[in-house]
Amino acid sequence: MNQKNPQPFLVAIVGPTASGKSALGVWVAERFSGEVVACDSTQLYRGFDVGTAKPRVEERRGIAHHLIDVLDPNDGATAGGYRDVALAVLEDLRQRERLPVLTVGTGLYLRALIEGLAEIPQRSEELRVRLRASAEEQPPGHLHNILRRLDPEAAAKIASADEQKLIRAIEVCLLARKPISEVHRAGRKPLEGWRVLRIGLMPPREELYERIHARTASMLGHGWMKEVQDLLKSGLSENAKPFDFIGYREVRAVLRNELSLDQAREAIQQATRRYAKRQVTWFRKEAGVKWFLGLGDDPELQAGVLDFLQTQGLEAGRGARKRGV
RNA sequence: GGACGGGUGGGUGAGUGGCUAAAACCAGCAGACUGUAAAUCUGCCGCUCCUUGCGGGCUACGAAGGUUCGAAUCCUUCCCCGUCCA
Repeated sequence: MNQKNPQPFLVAIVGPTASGKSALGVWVAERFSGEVVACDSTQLYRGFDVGTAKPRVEERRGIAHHLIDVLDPNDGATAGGYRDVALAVLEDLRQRERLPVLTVGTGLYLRALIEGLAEIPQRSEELRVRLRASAEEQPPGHLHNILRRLDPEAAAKIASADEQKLIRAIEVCLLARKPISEVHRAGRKPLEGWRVLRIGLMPPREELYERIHARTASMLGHGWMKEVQDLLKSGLSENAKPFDFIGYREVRAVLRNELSLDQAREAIQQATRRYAKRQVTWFRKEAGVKWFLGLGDDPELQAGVLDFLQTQGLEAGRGARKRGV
């Protein structure tokens, strides 16, 4: 990259679920010769459409969408795996001079992509099984004790009740044969070759919650139940990872008559609200985000986004093509 | 009209003389998180004051009185709600 050939832009839209990221993503892509790249751990899976709020064909308005429906429900998504496929997509868009517009629901995945991950061992199921088993036999705090021995620094940062994180930390220490804190200190490999513009959607809490409630009701009324029914009928294991996503458990309970539709709806709305709050917490500390305090489908907000992108140097109608001018 | 049961903090709901500003859960708020992340985990949560201390003051368990060193907890009356009997 030199002055005559500046780095292409990449737009990342972050925000809580139901804040209108998909709508804004398509809108931006339409104006800057872009393509949408989903950054969402759930939309990766094929077959789980309604409950994960994948943009429907008519909502995509002819804009290409990437990293949706790329995993089999029996596969397991990981931050590192996402990074790998996303890098390939970005390279493709660079070649074709299209503006990547990331719609980001999963903050960890965005960070993995932009800031990179440490050179770190992948998960080992065998090791995890063993650790989990020993944790059950031993008194509480056992895993924490193990980690404290392997890496006191990491142990100090993880609550002793947080089994999931403790297991990962221990796993890394054992496989890497050195403390995970040391592995982390060795650094990440950040994304290079792109000018990243971050746009954040932060609707007033009340408005967001209303959206969540309405969307949940609408999903339940528009095929979510049938989707789950069909997935189960297709022979997919009930243990497939995507069935753990918000709402799928409740929908299955309704199908088994263990829960009324009303109860399910309320439970799903509640879980979604909590999820949105966690996303907000994560995104709030994301650096370099230009925040917009509303919903992504609001024309006034969209005009503000357009204005912002243009002042950053993006040219309407040309997008990534700007380079090489 | 009579017989029971019940009225607790934003909600559900424990608590039946001091360890109770009151369990637990929900809601709410805030936060952590480098390979399960729609996951996992943590803190706060009546009001208020400051010298921020396992500190002080005030208010609080339907209402009003009373018993007691001390009451959400016991007594009296009243007001509500539910169920049953008339």
